[in-house]
Amino acid sequence: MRVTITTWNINSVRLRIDLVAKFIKAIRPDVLCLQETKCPDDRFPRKRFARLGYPHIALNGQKGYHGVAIVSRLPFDRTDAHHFCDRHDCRHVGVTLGEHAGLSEPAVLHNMYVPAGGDEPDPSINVKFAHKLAFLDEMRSAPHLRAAPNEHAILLGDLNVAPLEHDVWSHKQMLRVVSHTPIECEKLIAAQNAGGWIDVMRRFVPASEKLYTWWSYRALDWEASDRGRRLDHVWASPVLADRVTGMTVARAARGWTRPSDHVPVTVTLEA
DNA sequence: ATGGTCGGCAACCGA
Repeated sequence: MRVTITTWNINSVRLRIDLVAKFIKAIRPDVLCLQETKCPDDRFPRKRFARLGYPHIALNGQKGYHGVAIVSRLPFDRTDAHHFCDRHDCRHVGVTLGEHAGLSEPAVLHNMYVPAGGDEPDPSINVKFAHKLAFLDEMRSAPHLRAAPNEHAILLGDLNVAPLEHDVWSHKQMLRVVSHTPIECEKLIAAQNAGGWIDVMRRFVPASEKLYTWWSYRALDWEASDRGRRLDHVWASPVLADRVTGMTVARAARGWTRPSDHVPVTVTLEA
C-alpha cells in the first residue's frame, strides 16, 4: 500500500487554513503533520479538514504558542502525546497507522516541534537555548522515540536544527547562529542515532548538495538571497526507510501569498 | 555590524 505523508510548520493553522486547503487539493497527501498550529484543540478547524477529506485528527494544541496536529484520510489505531522537560508545551503528537488504515504492518508516526532556542547561543545566559539542548537530550533518551530494529516507524517535524554543512546557506557564517551551532547539531545527530533513525531526506538529496525547508521572513527577497536552512526533517526506522520511494520539498509554497516561513516536505512510502 | 518580519493577542513573547 502506498502512503504519502507531509510535514509542515504552518505558523498558525487558522490564519493559513486556505493555504493548507490549496496544498491539500494539489498534493492530496494521506497524512498531514502540522507544527505551530497556535490553536487550542477546541478551536482547531476540524470541519474544514473533514470537508477536505481528512476526518481523522490527532491534536496536541494550546493557546497562542506551539501546537502540533496530525490530520489524516486514514484512520488511526491509536494516538498519544508526550510532553518534554516537565513542561506543558505542546510539541509532540503520535499516531499508529495499522489495521484500520489498511496497513499490513503497523507504522508509528511521531510529529514533533523542537524549541527554536532564542538568539544567543550560550545556554548559561539564554534559558531558551538551555531548554532546547535539554529537549534534544530528552529526545535522545526517550524510550518511546526509539525505533525497534524491525519496527515501521517515522519521526518527523520541525526539529529547528540544520545539522549538516549543506543544510544551511553558509556553514561558516552560521556556526554561531542558533539552529546550526555545533552543540545542537551534535545533540540532534545523537538523538537520531540513539533512536536508530535514518535521515530520509538525505537519501534523496546527497549531503554535498544544498537542501532547505525554511527561509526567514526578514529577508528582503527570500528567493533571490536564498539564505535557507533545513529545519524540517523526516526520519524513518531502517526497515521503513528502505520503503520510502519519494521525497519532495514544496519550495514554491514559500512564494505563496502570506506564506509560512517553512515549506511542506512530503514523503511517499510503500507501507 | 546591524536590523530586518511575522503571529498571537492585546504587553511583548516566541520564532
